[in-house]
Amino acid sequence: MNKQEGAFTRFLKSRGLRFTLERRIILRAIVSIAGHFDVESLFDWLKENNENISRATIYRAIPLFIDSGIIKESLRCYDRINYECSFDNDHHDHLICIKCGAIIEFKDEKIEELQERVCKKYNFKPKEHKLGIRGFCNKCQNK
Amino acid sequence: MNKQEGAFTRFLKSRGLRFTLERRIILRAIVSIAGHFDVESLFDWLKENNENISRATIYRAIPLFIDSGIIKESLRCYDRINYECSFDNDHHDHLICIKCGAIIEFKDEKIEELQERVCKKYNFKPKEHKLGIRGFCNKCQNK
DNA sequence: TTCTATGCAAAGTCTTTGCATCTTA
DNA sequence: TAAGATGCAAAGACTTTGCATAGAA
Repeated sequence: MNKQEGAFTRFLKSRGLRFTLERRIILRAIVSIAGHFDVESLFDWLKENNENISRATIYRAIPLFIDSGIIKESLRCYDRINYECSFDNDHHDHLICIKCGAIIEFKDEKIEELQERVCKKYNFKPKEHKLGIRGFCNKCQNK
Repeated sequence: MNKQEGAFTRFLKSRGLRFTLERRIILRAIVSIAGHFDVESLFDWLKENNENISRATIYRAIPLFIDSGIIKESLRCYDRINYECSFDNDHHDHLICIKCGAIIEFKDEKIEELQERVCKKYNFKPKEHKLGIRGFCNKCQNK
C-alpha cells in the first residue's frame, strides 16, 4: 500500500467509510494520471484500462478525495471542473494556453507573499487561492 | 445615449447586428447592477423590474456583451459562471468570502508586474488572468 | 450481519438550439 | 422587405439522487 492509499484509508476509517475496490481503482487512476483531470477524462481513462466504473461512483468519490487532501479543485480552464493531485504537490499557479490547452505550472514566492499582504490589509483570512493566466504558449504564438 | 450604449451600438453595427429593445434593457440592467452577476441573477433583476425577457435571449446576448468589451467573465465563485462590468473598470482581483459570498476587489500593481515577469520567463504571451483568494471576510471570521 | 457502496436510470440544473413569429434597419 | 432577434419548448451537457442489489468490516 502506497502513501496515498494509506492516507486515504485513514481518512475513510475516521469517517466510518469503506475502502472499496472501486475507490482503490479510482485512486490509482488519479495517481497514474498525475496531472489535471475532470470527471469525464477520468471516466475515459478507466474505461481504456478496462475498469468500467460508473460516473455516479466517480462523482461520489471526488468529494472524498478532496476532503482527504488527495486532490483539489484546480483552476477551471474551460467549462468543466478540473481537479489535480495535491499529494506531494506544493501549491502552484497556472499558465493556460488558449490554443492548445497546455498547462504550465509555476510558483512564485514573491506573489504568494504579496497576496498575504493584501489579505492582511483587508483583514481577510485566506483559505485558498487560484491564479491562472490565459494566453498563448511558446509554441502556439509562433503559428 | 450613454457611453456603453454608444460603444455597443458601434460594435453591433460593425457586425451587422441590431440594437433591439431587449438588448438595450439588458445592457441597462448590467450597468445598473454595476457589479458581479450571473445569468440567473440578471434574469431575476429584470423580472423584478417588470422586464420579462427570456433566459434564451440573455444567454444569446452575453457573448455579444463580452465581445464588445462591456462585460467580462469573472472568477467563478461557486458553481455558476459570473460576469462583471468591465466598462470604466480597471483590471482587479478578488477576495471571496466562503461564508457570506462577499466579494472584495483589489488591485496590486506589484503582483501584476510579477505575473508579467513569470510570463516572460516561460515565453508565454498573456491575454488575461484571474486571481481569486477564497477565505473568510472580516465579519465572518468573528462569528 | 450490518451498514455502506455501487450501478442504473430517473431527475435536476444550467445552457443551447430549432422553429414560428416579430422587429429592426 | 429582408435578415436578424425573440420566446417557447425541446434537447443537450453535466451532475445528483432514489432504489434495489452487492460488498466491506
